[in-house]
Amino acid sequence: MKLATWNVNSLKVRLEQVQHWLVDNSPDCLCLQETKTTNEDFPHSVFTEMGYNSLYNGQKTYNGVAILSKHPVKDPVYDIPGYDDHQKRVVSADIGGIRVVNCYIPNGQDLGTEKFLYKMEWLAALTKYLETLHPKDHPVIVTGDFNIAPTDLDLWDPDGMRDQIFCSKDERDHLQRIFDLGFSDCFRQDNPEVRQYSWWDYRQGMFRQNKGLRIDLVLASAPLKEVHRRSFIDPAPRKSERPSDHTPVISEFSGPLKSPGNTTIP
DNA sequence: ATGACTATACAATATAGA
Repeated sequence: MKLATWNVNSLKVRLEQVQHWLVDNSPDCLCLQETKTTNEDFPHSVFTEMGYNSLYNGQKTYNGVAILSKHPVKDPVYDIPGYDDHQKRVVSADIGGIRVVNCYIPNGQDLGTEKFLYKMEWLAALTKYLETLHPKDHPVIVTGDFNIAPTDLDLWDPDGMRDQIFCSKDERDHLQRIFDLGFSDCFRQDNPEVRQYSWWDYRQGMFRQNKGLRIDLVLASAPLKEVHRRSFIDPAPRKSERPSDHTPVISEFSGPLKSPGNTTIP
């Protein structure tokens, strides 16, 4: 199971890039964020023709998430159950025996703002929902654009950004609560020391200078730890013409799962 | 420098992103 996450910052603008990336990389599952597309306008037939099922939860102008999968998509869930949110930020489903939760976590703007409070409330609701999935003994992947850099190794300028948005204590405390449920950060588990980013600001030639943040994550629950093979970031799409400001993050899993049902990951 | 880019909605600017 090769799973990837990519904030495309408008699926309409990036559709051809997504198609090329699927052909070149052949992931089993691609989780998209910021599709900025209504369900009515979602280009599902483009993906069907490429052999991908799609599941989408979108809206006009902002937000929007989708899961593309070569394998059957079972038991879809839209949004965070029990949490009243008009912004379309979550879609999840069972894929090959793994519950995949695709998230676009709120940006938060700046500490102390209304948007930051929304981010905090939203993360609390997500964590509460993830707990109901029993990640300590069920295979669960929670992935997407977290808008949180887990540690200072994930920031190009830790001193300049100290205690600011994307790396504040409050945000990292929320991430820690998710880790406490039994999730781990796949990229960091596989690459303990490396400084690599998944997002670079469009302005000031930040990508050229490699001044970025690692805020796009794949978190795998405890039963997936032993079948996690490798994780990496593909900077290629960020180099293309008219790129998204984010680039894909990929995690690979294989082998038999001890629970539930002793299934083997496709 | 409340800037710099980019996308969207909408028609000259405004909101949002990270």
